[in-house]
Amino acid sequence: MRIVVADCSVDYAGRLSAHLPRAKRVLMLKSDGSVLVHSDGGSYKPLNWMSPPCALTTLELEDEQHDAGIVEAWQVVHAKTGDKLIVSLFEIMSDSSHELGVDPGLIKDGVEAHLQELLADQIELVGDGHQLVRREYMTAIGPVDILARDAAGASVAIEIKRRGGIDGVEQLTRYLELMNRDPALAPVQGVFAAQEIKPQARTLAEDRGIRCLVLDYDAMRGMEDHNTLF
Amino acid sequence: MRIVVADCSVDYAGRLSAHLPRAKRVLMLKSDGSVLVHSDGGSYKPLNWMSPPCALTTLELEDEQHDAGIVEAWQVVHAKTGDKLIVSLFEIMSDSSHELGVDPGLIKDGVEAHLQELLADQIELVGDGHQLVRREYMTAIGPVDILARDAAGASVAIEIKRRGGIDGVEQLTRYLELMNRDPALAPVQGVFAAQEIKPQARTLAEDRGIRCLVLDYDAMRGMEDHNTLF
DNA sequence: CTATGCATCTCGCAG
DNA sequence: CTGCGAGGTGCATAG
Repeated sequence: MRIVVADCSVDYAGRLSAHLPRAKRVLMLKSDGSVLVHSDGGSYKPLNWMSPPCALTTLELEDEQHDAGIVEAWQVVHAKTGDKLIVSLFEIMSDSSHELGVDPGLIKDGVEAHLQELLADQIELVGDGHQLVRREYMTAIGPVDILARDAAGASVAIEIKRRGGIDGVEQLTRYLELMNRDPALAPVQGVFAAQEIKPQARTLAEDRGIRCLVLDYDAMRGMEDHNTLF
Repeated sequence: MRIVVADCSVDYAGRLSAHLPRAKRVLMLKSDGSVLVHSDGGSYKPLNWMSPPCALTTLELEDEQHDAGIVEAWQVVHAKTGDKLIVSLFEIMSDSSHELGVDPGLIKDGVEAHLQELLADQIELVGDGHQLVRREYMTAIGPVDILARDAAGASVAIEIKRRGGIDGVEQLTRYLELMNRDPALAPVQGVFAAQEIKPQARTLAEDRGIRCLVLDYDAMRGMEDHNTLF
């Protein structure tokens, strides 16, 4: 990763043509060849950029560029589309490089995890008198999202998905088969809970005696906010 | 603009929860309080970020944070939504600030303008023997994209859109009404040119005697490149 | 001001 | 690999 702070102008020619007049900006040059041109404001979107895969080359300066005060010029060309980004540098305020290594990447305690958390807190949404046994109930083939008990004390295994598809039903089915062999749990009722359940998945689930539950994420979140105020 | 290169971990809580494990990253702190967390790869989207309007505060370190090796911690809170970004810094490799000033901003020669330019250069695409009169032909209610003459010398008004919808047809219709009252121009034939014309728009246009022309942007651009080689 | 549509969108998943 | 939909989308324009 190389970071250059410089007085520069930028031209882009690709899907559209764009030009950035001369000004001080931050240029971020990533090791995959990509370039971001950032100003001191706006959101995360750069003023101009080139996405990978692309290659950066330093251009030979022509006399007139030299006369115009340009001290360095880069050409960044996209490997597939041929889109071109040309950065003309008039003055370099700072130029530094850092070895960052490969990033472990973002862990999204995404919506599914959050849904699980919310439903655990609002387990009565599954049915009156239901009580939480535990989240991530471990079985031999993996964790069931939520294990609960209904008003009569019978086991309820809940699989949570953001978008409920066939494969989610299959997954829950495997858990149910296994859990129903455990005398301490059986009989186990299955509940397939999701923000959105696809018709095919609903059909398959109901055919297997699994109950479908559509979750209203915003309402659940609102409820939570009301309870805890974050 | 402050740029920090540091070994850090990042947590976000807002519409979703997200966590970035400890690693070396580039932190861009803009003067409006916004923060971008970039790794050495990917596209222009940061791994994590906070958009303005927001405010950054340095947190008092608790003992256990200190014991964990954290040397500094920032909290960035969005002014409206309350979304929170927490950056825990374990080691700071580099920390520099630069005064950039206000950016003059991006000048886009957008696709519609480019299409207009290309079609003006390749006016024969409208029909054999057509000749350009002028681009941005001014009328009392605004400029017509292109005014041309057909092989017989009759006026042709061309409205150009990237995606042709109903409103584009309405716009051209207004121009045509006005221009057809001008004896020096009348009769004026209308041409609705776009990369893609929606069925409803096509129906409306043809019902009003306006000719539809689908433009192949890439082919026109290719033609241009072939002529000028950029 | 909010609502709507586009984007050099980016990103991830299903088919 | 390609097409489709969602996004902490961002962004400009119309109403």
